[in-house]
Amino acid sequence: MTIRHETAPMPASPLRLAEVAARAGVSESTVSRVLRNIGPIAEATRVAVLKAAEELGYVPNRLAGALASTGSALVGVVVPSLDNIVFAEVLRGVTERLEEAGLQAVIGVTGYDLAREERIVSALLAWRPRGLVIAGIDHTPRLRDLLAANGTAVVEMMDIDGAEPALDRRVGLSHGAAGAAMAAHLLARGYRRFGYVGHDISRDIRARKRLDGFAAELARRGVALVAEEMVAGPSSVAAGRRGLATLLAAHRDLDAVYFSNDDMAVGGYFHCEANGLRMPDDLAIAGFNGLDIGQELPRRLTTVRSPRYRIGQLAAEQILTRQGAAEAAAKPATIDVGFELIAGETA
Amino acid sequence: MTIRHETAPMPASPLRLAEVAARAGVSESTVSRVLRNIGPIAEATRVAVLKAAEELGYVPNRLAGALASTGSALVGVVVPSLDNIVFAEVLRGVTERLEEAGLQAVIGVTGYDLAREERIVSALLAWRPRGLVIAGIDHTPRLRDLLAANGTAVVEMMDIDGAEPALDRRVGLSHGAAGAAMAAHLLARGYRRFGYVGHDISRDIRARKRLDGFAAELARRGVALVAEEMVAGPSSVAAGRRGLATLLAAHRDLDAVYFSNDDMAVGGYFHCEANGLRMPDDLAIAGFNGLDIGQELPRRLTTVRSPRYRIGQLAAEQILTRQGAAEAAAKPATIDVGFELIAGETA
DNA sequence: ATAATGGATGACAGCGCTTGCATAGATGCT
DNA sequence: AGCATCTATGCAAGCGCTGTCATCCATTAT
Repeated sequence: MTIRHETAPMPASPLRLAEVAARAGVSESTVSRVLRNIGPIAEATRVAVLKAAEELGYVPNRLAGALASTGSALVGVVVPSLDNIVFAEVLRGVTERLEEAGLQAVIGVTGYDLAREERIVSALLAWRPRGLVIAGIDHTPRLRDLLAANGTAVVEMMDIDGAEPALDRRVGLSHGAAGAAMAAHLLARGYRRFGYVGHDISRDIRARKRLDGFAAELARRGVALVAEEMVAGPSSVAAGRRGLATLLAAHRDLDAVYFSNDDMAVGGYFHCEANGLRMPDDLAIAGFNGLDIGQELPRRLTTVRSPRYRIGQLAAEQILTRQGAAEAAAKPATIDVGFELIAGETA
Repeated sequence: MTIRHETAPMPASPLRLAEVAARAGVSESTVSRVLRNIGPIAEATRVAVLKAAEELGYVPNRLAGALASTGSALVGVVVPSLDNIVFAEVLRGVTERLEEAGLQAVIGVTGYDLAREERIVSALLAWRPRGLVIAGIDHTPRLRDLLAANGTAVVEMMDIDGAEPALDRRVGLSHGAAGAAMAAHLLARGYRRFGYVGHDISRDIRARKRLDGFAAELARRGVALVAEEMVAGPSSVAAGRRGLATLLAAHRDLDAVYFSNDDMAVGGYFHCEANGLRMPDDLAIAGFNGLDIGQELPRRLTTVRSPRYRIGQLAAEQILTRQGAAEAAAKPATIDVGFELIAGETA
């Protein structure tokens, strides 16, 4: 039996513009203007209003504000996963840039499921967001229609390879080209018997694009991709380790293995280390993403760095700078941030 | 000069309840009820309304809905960082659980800055969220006041050690106890000359609590913490590696080193590996978090696993189940999810 | 038959803010 | 002094929903 009176729960914030206005002795509109810094305001009034708001601990109701002004300072961000540091970094780029502009991110995680993406985007749209940032460029037709009919600013990020036209704007890199670049690098180093270890590629479309680019480049140079090992489930160090073990059990003669990403490649690295395989002499290892962990291994991982944080920032920026549809049509729709091949010590 | 007519930008979603109502031949209230599944509705009406909404591609305006009904289906989530997989996992737990319940997360990243936390929470409150989930239990006095006066459901997560009373509910573990547990484990293994390598501990309060718990347990057993090396900046594999190198340069006689977390510890691991130090014989290494990467190293890292995903889920759940303030006062305010010491092969 | 019951729906007043328009002093200009 | 200009502020009409209350048929009970 605790007696609560001083700390009694207040009737959930009965604090409105009107209260502040009353206390400052001005009208609601004036308070509204002061708080949003618009229109000419006498200095004395401004001070009085700010003081009243401060003393009352007034927090404006943005729901009402957004409804009244159409435009919600909310930006929907849709990523496929948060198991992996990759999207967390993208998210960081997005939120930081948005915060500078006073906007906030509402997030949705699809689990690489396009049907779920559709539902999530729809739910996000219900907040009438200023814009939408979505990882990936592959969507269900229904989602495309929804977005097209809706007119919301949308930025597709991470990826720029695709036959489908951009929904609106894109910020990313060509995963096909990244795969091809790695193939070219490995070929230049003299490797000829290639293997691949990946995770569930039917869901991770960008990983597939890298593999396709990789294989295509090999083919172009008349070299075959000898073997592929796909591990079920999401990418992880453990999966990469197991995958390489399986792959090598069936194909002892490989001289280089490309992994779907760095997590997987680090797993491969550990497998080699644990089994006395020297890299790159006994086996070359390459990944994708350029994660820190790969670069801190005793032997730096050969990989391709994707500018994730920057992609997030740029994506947010696209939302911020997007004005009318007219201007949108004028600007280039796609920003290719490129990538950087890191020639490490494992390949 | 592009002529756009077919694809002309629509007047941003002029689609309201009224349009759907008109098309279905019923009133707005009926549409509202059908869409929210409340009240008795004739089956024929339901079908007609759903059909009209579907055909029109109607997406309800939740801003308006929330404003009218007070209760916004938005939950603010505040984390200190997204550099690290740890909070990404927490976030995943939160968003997944919220999504099941039809709620959405608006996120804020503080960068371990309490002043910024205050601003972010204030901005989040402006959306009149159903609840707030905040990592950490240390806040500015002003933030405490704001939240207390506001009556919003809030869950502090990750940490449960602290003199300050809980804002509302807590879900986490005792970092002090985790540090102490590791000290006990290492002492039991016979180590006696301890070192510590940490990152910017003035900001990462939980890392400090672990260190304090660790040092206290050593002291209780009459053992000293010989040396501490603090690396500036956030935790990272690189920082851990550098930190250990520095520490050992000054103190060659240590037999065990405790790291502020697993990222740092993995860096230490690589340092040992690169310098021919055998673990645990030449040097024992221990971390905190129980990250996958640590468990996939050739020698499994000795660490303490924190149930991050579960913390996120539970935190979301607290928001979902929280009813009135009365009931809130009745339930236990703190959930201790505990932790698990993983006796790996490095200590 | 007629009243009572309940299922199905519509009307309408807000929710808390923004914003165009009106108003009222205070200045400036001729 | 008289009128145009500003600057500073208030008024009031919504923004697109929700929720209460009233209404209107069908049924069923009497």
